[in-house]
This record gives sequence, C-alpha cells and structure tokens, in this order.
Amino acid sequence: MAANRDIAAALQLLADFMELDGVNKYRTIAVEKAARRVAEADFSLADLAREGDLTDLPDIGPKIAAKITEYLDTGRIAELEEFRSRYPDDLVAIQRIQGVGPKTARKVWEELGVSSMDELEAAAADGRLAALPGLGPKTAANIIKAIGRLKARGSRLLLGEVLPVAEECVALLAALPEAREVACAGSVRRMKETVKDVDIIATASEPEALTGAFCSLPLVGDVIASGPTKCSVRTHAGVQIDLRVVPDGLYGNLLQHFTGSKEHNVALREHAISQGFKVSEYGVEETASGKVHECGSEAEVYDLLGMDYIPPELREDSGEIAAALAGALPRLVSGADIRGDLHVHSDWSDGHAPIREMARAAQELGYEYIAISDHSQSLGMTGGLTPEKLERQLEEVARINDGTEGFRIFTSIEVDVKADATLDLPDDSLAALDFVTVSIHSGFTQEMSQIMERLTAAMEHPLVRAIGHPTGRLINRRDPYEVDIEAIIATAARTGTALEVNSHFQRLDLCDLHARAAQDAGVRLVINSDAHHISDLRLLKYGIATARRGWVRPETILNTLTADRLARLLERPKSPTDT
DNA sequence: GCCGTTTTCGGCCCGACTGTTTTCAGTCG
Repeated sequence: MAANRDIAAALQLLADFMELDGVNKYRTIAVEKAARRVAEADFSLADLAREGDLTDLPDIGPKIAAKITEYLDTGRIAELEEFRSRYPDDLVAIQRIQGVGPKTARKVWEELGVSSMDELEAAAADGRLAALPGLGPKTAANIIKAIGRLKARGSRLLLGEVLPVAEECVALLAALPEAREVACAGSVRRMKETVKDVDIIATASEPEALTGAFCSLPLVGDVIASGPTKCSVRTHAGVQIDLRVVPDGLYGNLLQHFTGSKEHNVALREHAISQGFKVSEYGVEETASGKVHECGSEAEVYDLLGMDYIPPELREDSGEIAAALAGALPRLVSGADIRGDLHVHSDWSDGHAPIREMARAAQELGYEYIAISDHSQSLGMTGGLTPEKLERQLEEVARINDGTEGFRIFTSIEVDVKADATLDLPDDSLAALDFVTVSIHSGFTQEMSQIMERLTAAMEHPLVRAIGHPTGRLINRRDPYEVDIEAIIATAARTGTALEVNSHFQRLDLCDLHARAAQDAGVRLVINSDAHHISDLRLLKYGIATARRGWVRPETILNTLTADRLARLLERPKSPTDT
C-alpha cells in the first residue's frame, strides 16, 4: 500500500510539472498545499481513502481526492503521466536551479533542446543561452555558478554545520559599537535540520559600519553583493550569509518576515486579511484606514493580529496559527528543562573520554545525571562491551558515584539488536543496568519485515527502556532503514518504551514530525546527545530544537525528570502509563 | 483547485531586485 510520502511525492511532482507548464498558479499552489498536507498527516491516507472521505482533510477537495484515489488504485496519476510524456523529467530539476524558474526552464528546452543540467551548463558556457531573448551574459554566468554550487554541495547544508558560523557572525556584529540588535532569521532561526543560507537582521546607529565590518570578517570568502543596508557574502566553506540592516521601528516586522517560513507567512497574511489587516515586512496595515503599525518587536506583530507569540520553531504552517489564536500553543521543552543525558559514550568503547571526565563535563553543564551507554560486543571495531567488560565498567561507575556529590551516573548500554532479532547481550547482563537502549547498527539493508521484527522484539523486551536513533537515517548521506514509523510508535506506546530523539545534527532521529506523532500517541521521548567526545554533550541543543519543532512538551521527555524521580521510575518494570 | 462570520463565485500574500528591457518579466525571499 502506498505510503503517505509516496502520495505526497507524486502530488509534488505533479505540481512541479504544472508550474513548468504554466497552468494557473493557484491550481499549482493548491496541489502543492495538498502534497504538504499529505506529507504531514500522521495517519495513513490509504486507510482514510478506504474507510472515510479524503475531502475531510483541509486543502483536499474532490479533484485532488480523485487523484489520490487514482494513485492508490493504479500507482499512477494520468495527468502526471501526460506531463511526463510531454516534458523530460529533468526539467523539473532545472527549474529549481537558483536563477532559473519555470519560464526559463521551458525556454531553454523549447529553443535549445536542453533537457538536463549538463546540457544547460554547456549552453550557458558556449553562449547559446545568452543569445536567447530575455536572457543575457549575466544570467548565463549566474546559472553556471549556481550549477557549480549544486554539483559541489549536492544538497542543503546541515544545521549543525551552519549554526556555529551563524552564531559567530551574530556575536561579532553585535560586539560592534554601532550595532543595536543583531539576530539570526530564516531557517537557521527556525532550527530546520537543513538550511540553504544564513539570514541575519540587525539595527544600527550607522548601518554602513555594520555592512562594512561584515564584508571584511575573516570567514568571508567573497562578497556577492554589498550596499549600505544589505549585503551578501559567501564564506570560505561555501555558506551564503545575507545581512540586512533595518530601521529600529521595523525590526519586529522584518525579523518576523525574514524568519518565515514562507508557508507560515502566507498563512499569517491570509489570516490577517480576514481580520482587516495587510501584513508585509514594512508593517501591519489596517486595510480600512490605511493606518500602518510599525513593530519594534515580533511579539507586537502577533499581538496586533490577535494571537499569542509563536516560537520560531513552530512557524511551518502546521497548525500553529490556529493554536496561537486559541491560546493553545504548547509549552515547548527547552534546554532549562533537561536534567540529564541518557546516551553518552566513554573510552570503554568508541568514545574518546574517560567516564569520570564525561560525568564532570555533564555536571558543569548543570545536569544532575548521565547514563554511560557504550556499545555492545558485536560492534567489534568500537571495542563494544562483553558481559565481563560490562561488569568491570559497572564497578568503575560505582566507584565514581561513591566519590561524587550531587550528580549520578546511571548504568546503561547501547545494546545492538542483531540481524536475527536477538539482543547482543544476555538478559542477566541487561538486568544489572539502570537503563537499556537498543539500537540497530548492522543489517541496514534488510527488508522492512525483518527490520520491524527486530525493533518490535526489542520494544517488547521488558528490560529495554528506549530505542536509539529509531530510523537510522544520516541526513543527506544515508536513507533510513526500511521502517514503518507508525508501527514503531504504536508498539512504543503499547510497551511503554521510550523513543530517542538523537541530537547529533547528522541524525536528528526521530525527526520533528515523528516526534510530534509519537507525543500524540502517548509515547515517552528521550533527548540524547549520543556524545563520543566531551564537546558532543552540547549537541543536545539540536535534539531539543527538533523536539520543539515537533511541538514536544517537557512532560513528554524522560530526561526532564529529576535524578530521584527517574531512579524511582527505573526501579519499576516499564509500563505504558509510566509518569 | 480550494474555500467561505461580507462569499458557493471570485478570490487566492507581498514587495523588491536582477537582468533585461525601454516599461517589464522572471525570480526570490
């Protein structure tokens, strides 16, 4: 049965072709909206199609419902196939190149027969592109550069690669005497798992002092554009950073505007219109009187529109506006709620620091506890723990705990569930531990039925408290194993097993949408660093951000419990009603 | 193609920049 993501992908591709074909843009937008709605649904569209009415979903009307049904029945959408018979598939990729849109993509295909990225690059290089009406040498040069960047990078940058650069930039600018307010905007501020570039918004007594200083920062490779209030640079590492220096009185409007997401802003403006307002980056205008409200803070923008302040991580048009209007936004988990870290490695396996040093570093971060959870024996290359080595580790942990005040190390392990669905350590080894996490590190390519058999066996095991990085994905590098995430969530809820939000920025696993679905199903989550170095403990902020993007509340998170409460919970057998 | 507390028809988010033009289309955020 087709998964939601397959349906969403087919609809998105249809929308791409519609845009290319130049059909009425509102029809295209409607299909795109439907695709997003399907992608974000936390239940099976196939089930709804069978048992109910697809048009009950917002943004799905009779026409699109029919297309979804057609896809579910036949695996195809006739309209999509018709487009594919008329245009080469690669044109949809071409129209996504920076500086190229649907009109240009069609033009180069129709006029020059260009139907692939390589052909476009060649046409731009040999002058054929610049000779087309409406295009010129600058456009050709920009397209060559854009394709070069695409080939060099392949995909969006990881948040964890970009955020440190963005924060450094903000700090350097904020330290200038002419700077007043400096903040990150865009997808970096929303803590999206991947980002395209960095947007920084600032106010200043002398804007040019800021833009000038910005363009000469040591991390700047080349300056793309530079004016008195706006400039763009690319760092040596290839990250594009845009700085806008804006008037004090409009800081709130502009920060809100440039934080996005695009979808959130569209929805916000649609709501504003219904309330008699027009929202833009230059203020909130009362349509009737023409009076423009300039907002020094973002909170004023949302307040004017009659809603609660919406945290940036929620601004994805996934229900946050309705919730903010109803005063029903959740209290999101934050760093201050976290009391410990339940997935930390040491030099007993492939970590790089002794247990004592990891513990001290965690204590300095303000934590009450960590769990030392090294790998198990089948991961030979990590020096994984045998039952005997684990026993010796427990003695070491006991010694450290005896000599420590106000901090506790929970005994733990990240035990593999092997390809045959058995755990990598015997039950009597696991029974001696406070907290058992199970992960998959082998047999990635098994079929879904086998992967699910392993994960299900692990969750049904009475000693297993959590599943580590449940889907196994590495963002931009490795697809998830063949998992049925709905089934994992259901089994986790039934067995009282927590699911990890792994904080490493390459993993962020569970992702935001899955974390939200898990919370909705009553599953306990645990946000862990999976630290292998002392500095990795700080990666937890990415997991926290992912949970926040998933609307996760502190009470859903296991490691917001105090050490005492967690210890009491772990003394009892796990159960679905653990609190 | 979807939607509705002014609506079942006529709307649908807004503004600016770039490169190409000589008044604007296309693209972007």
